[in-house]
Amino acid sequence: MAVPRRRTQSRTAERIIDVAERLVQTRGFNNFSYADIATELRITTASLHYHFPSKAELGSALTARHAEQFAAALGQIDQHMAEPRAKLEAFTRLYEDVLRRERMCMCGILAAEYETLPKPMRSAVLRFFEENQRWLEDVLTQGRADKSLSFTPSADEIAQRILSTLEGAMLVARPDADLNRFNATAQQLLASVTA
Amino acid sequence: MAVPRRRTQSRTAERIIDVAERLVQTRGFNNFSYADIATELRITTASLHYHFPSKAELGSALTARHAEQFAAALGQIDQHMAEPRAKLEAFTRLYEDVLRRERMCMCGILAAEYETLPKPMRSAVLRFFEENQRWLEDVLTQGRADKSLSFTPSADEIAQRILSTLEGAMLVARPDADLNRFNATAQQLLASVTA
DNA sequence: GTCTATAGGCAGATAGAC
DNA sequence: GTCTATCTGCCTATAGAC
Repeated sequence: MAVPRRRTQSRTAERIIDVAERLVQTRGFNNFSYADIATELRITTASLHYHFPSKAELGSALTARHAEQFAAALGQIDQHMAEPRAKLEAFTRLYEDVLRRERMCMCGILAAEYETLPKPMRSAVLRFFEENQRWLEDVLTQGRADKSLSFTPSADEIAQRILSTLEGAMLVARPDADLNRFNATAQQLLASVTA
Repeated sequence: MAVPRRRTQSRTAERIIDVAERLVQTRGFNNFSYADIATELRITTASLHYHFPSKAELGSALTARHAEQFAAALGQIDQHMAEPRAKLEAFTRLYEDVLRRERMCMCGILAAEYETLPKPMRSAVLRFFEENQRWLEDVLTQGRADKSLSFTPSADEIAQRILSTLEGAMLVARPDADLNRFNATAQQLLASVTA
């Protein structure tokens, strides 16, 4: 079934965000220009400014849409999977898919340039990590309760480690887009909490 | 005893690299300018160009010195510690110390902006990861041999995971310079390979 | 919504005096 | 080695016509 597209943004605005998103995830927020996007979409930078008056506003739109989509992806996992172990596997696959497209996690790359970001984008980065953390904690707690998962430190600490490992594995593996190395690490992660 | 300073670079050049290093580790290579360094050292950008004709060359000098110092730090560990477990602990402390100074691992942040870097800096980033990997592999292999460490996947895969986790933990923890969270993750790492 | 034209700033970099 | 002065290019952003 066709998913009705959200109409908050115009179609052009969406395409701008699409391109900006790819550029952020490959080069970082400060390392692409309105000209880069304009060229690719065959419009002018003046038109870009009509849709997003400033680059900071484009950045905010970017992180806002990303947060929405990521929350939806987590929702899909919760909806279609019952077992904690399967949920964790699906979670790592979300990250793997980013690397497969030769990108870095958007908030991971934004975390690297955190100091240089406009305030609203900083908040968005922190919220992303917190949301990951919360979701992982829930899954881990559920798995510990039904005895499908087993771990010694707190769910909170394990969640922090899982998130860190996935972010770091992407960061290190992306230069040569080494999916195998990434997956080997992700597998260890799952094994480390499986009962 | 006083360590005789390497005389490859002039004292001014060293100070330039000191400032540049801090700026790279906090803002990223593309997010500071010659003007930033010049202001801080109370010299002009023209003087900077005398020492480092281009920013790419400054970047290369930066990564070269960093590689030297990091290799020396690993050498110190090898020299002063015998037990693999103690070596791993000292290794994680190297990373912790970077975060304590509210910085990100230099090559971690450079990995984030990898696509935008001049070729020599790219190579330096890859070499840094490889050297970390090699050193960790040696320690792990040694620990497996003397039965002080225990792990199921290959030493190679464990080394990759350790490196990834530390890089990711720094990336995620730096926005609020949360040393405790970083250390909690590092402890899990050590526990996961301790016999 | 998209365009042309342009402002204003900052970037990396160079020439040449001292 | 450090300076003043300057160049060139790119960047974000705006005015105003269509």
